[in-house]
Amino acid sequence: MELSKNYIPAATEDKWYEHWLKKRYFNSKPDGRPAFTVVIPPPNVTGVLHMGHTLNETVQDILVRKARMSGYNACWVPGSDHASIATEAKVVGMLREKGIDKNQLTRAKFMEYAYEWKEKYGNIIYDQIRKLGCSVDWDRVSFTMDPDYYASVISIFIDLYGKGLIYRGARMINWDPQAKTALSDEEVEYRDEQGKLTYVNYAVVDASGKPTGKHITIATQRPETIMGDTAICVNPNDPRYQDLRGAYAIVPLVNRHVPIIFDEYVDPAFGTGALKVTPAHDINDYNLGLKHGLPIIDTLNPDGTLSAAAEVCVGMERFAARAAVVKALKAEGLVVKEEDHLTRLGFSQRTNAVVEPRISTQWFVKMKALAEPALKAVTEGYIDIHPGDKFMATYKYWLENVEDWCISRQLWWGQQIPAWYAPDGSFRVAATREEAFELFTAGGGSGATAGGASGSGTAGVLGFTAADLRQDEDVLDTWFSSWLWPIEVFKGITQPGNADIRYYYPTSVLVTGQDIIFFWVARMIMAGLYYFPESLPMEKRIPFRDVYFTGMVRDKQGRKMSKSLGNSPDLLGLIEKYGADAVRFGIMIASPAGNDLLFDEAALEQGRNFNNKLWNALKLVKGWEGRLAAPTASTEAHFAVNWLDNRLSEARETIDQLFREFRLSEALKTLYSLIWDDFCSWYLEWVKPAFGQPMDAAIYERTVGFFEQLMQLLHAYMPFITEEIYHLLAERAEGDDLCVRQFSSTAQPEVRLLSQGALLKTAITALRDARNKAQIKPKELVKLYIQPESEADYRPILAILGRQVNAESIEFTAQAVPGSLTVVSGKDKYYLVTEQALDNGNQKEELLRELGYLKGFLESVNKKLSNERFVQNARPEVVDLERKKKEDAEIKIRAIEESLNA
RNA sequence: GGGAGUUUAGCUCAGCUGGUUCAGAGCAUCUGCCUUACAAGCAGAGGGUCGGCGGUUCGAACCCGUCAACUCCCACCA
Repeated sequence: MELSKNYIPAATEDKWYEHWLKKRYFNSKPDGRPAFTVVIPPPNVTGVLHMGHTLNETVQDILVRKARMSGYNACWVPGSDHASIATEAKVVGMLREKGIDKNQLTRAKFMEYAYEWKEKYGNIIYDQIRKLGCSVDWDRVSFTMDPDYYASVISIFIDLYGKGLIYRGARMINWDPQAKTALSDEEVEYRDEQGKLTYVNYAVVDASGKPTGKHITIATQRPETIMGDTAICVNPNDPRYQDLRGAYAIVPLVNRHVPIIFDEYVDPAFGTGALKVTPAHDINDYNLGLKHGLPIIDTLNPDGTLSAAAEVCVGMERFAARAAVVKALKAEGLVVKEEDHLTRLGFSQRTNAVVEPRISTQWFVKMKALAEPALKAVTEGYIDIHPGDKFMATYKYWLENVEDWCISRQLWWGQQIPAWYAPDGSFRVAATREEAFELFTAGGGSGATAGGASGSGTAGVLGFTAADLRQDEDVLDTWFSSWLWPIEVFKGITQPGNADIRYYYPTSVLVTGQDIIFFWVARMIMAGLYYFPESLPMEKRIPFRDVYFTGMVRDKQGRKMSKSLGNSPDLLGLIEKYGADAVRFGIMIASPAGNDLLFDEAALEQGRNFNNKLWNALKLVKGWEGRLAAPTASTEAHFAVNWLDNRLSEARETIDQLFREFRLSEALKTLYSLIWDDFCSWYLEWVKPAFGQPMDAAIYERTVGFFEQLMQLLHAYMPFITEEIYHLLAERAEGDDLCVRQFSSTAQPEVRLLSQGALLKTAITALRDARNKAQIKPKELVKLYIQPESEADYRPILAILGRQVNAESIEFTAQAVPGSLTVVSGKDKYYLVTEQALDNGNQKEELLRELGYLKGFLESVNKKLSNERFVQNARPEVVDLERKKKEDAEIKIRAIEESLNA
């Protein structure tokens, strides 16, 4: 079979993925093997995979494939997240483009559009996951809005409510005026923005309302909220304002008289030391208002325009109103000055709108009781975080200081809150209208609030029927569904105790970005520990044993990947250009756990080159297949075989250790060098028959075996090319695929062979270097004389050495060879004799330089050894080592001096 | 304002409990090679006061202190 000049990924990738699917290698059912379970962090249903996902999915696939080849029943569950705000925003935008206003639609009609959208775009990510080669179980695709999943979310809500862990209440929350919904604290991102501080004069009046002729100046960043002011606050210790006790200020534009209050909260050094208090629109002011019993005047509508309560600029958008208010204030001569001011503003993570603090009635989860066990699970080591030291502190701090979680969202796309309101405003929490009505008629049920219906018996007594019940309009926060992910993808909530949940839970490792440690990771731990009873051991309740945090993917200048910068590459484009294996290689080779990854296409190029290297090694080996000869007992080849055999054992141990520590990038580097250097550059050259010579059949067999082993090791990282080469190396029986081939156990490497191999490599390198420097032509043959420390170590490697340095003869010698080129390497000396006269000038200089270095080194060793305190205090083996160093250095110095004198 | 992390070659990073000739790897660079597996390659080479200063120690990239720079997280200063 003719192999192409270079490896062509497109020709193999789809073929093998189809094959693996057909063989159902990725499908998992509970059996007698230990489970290795991974649930994918579900990407947003409307999105495309960006480089961050690519990194995460690749890491997961590597872990899953490695486990699958190591005796585990590997199960990787794919899926996607309905991502309520983000998706709803996109659907609303799509409708707007079609000229449809969401507010004109019924809820049911809107949901139809949303599902349509989900069907249309939801599969894009799945295609990308396939293209990347991810070995997910496609029979287990889950979606956070699947009917069962929906039901599980509702049932957890009802359960938490029943236990008093969910409550409804009016509080100051973060409001996204664009999406017109509440946000949790975690969904707000703070950024520094250049703003303006406007200094405004408020006239001061006395308690009876008479003008005092005085005024007080406040500094504000939000002049448009002035109409909501209900007090002015100063620090009680501020000498400037002592005369204002009991006085009132007049709010400009609306002429409201508000008290001047005193509170130490105010920093006298900031601005003028006087603060306008607007309890409806600032969290601090809200708290001040609570403390001082101030009225709350909400001057904003949910969409961010000014409400009727503002009296001026009513209906105007908040930022336009800001300008208008300043203008009006200036017209009245009340603006003292304006200055630039750097401030931190909160932005909605989903819509990027500036968040408004707003008082409203929302649903909350009490977090304290949930947080405690979740903290314990990590601090007591039931869950390991990698890299641990870095994230432990963050995790701990958040859980120790966690606030209640606002879970209601004023959206339609999501699980609708199962609370049912009677006409009088009282409510019951239940999965269905009928159940809710029953709770009403039963009179108690899951607890009610204000004016709860107290009737017992029939609808007639209640004065309303089930049909009169109105379900809460709001839906639940997306994370309130995804925190159940590791449980409900196995139907652990809707079919408790089923075979899957018992077998696959807890999952083995969670691979995700560090940015969602609070949103998701911590909450999944809470959910697992809440849902599974305390009677079970902790090990059975946690959602995963290990958490592996990947870093953020940035561009090579270190900037975040973003649409606006246009620096976020298209995954499918990259796969097309370099092949999926190269993409996987490129993204893994430079991504240490937890550190940010600077994405550079050069790394993918390196991956492509690596593919090509493998391909060419295959071509070389396949080239021997046609010219095999009966095995002969050639020591040179046997040494190479034995050496690589042991080298492989050694490397496998290293790689396994790195895997255990989740150091996947380093494991890949080890493999890369094992294949490129040890296998290709050294081993294949050592066993390669001379031009036109046949290949020893026994050695060929071993070589193919090594190649297979290497492909097996690499398969988790680069599944496609390794499977392809595995099948091209030899005819395989049906079902003999690398994808499911099990690793054999490793043998203990033989140290002597490894050190002889190392000796051979250094000798070859030293001699080639010498040839290079003496400008001996590559093809020119030389005579080689070796003056070794140990002849025995050289015997098995002589033939290979001779061939690799192009020597026509090799002899041992006890003394310098006159007229030769001298090479000193370690404690051994080599003499090269050529036909042509040699230019020894450079050589001599180099030896002198080496000699100088060695003498300096010897001196430092001697100094150490003559230091009594060193000899007394250092461990004996360290002292012995120094003595050995001294001896070695002396031998080498003698060797060089001899050859210089020769 | 609080906390965490980082700083080693031009770039990206290893360097585990202080002690092998310990200052490393890959990429990039330079030199020589189209040697019938591979120029997407082969054979070599150069390159670093381990952020600064001080300390502990017989001995420090590694431990301690301090300063500096960068990054991230958290926090209600208008």
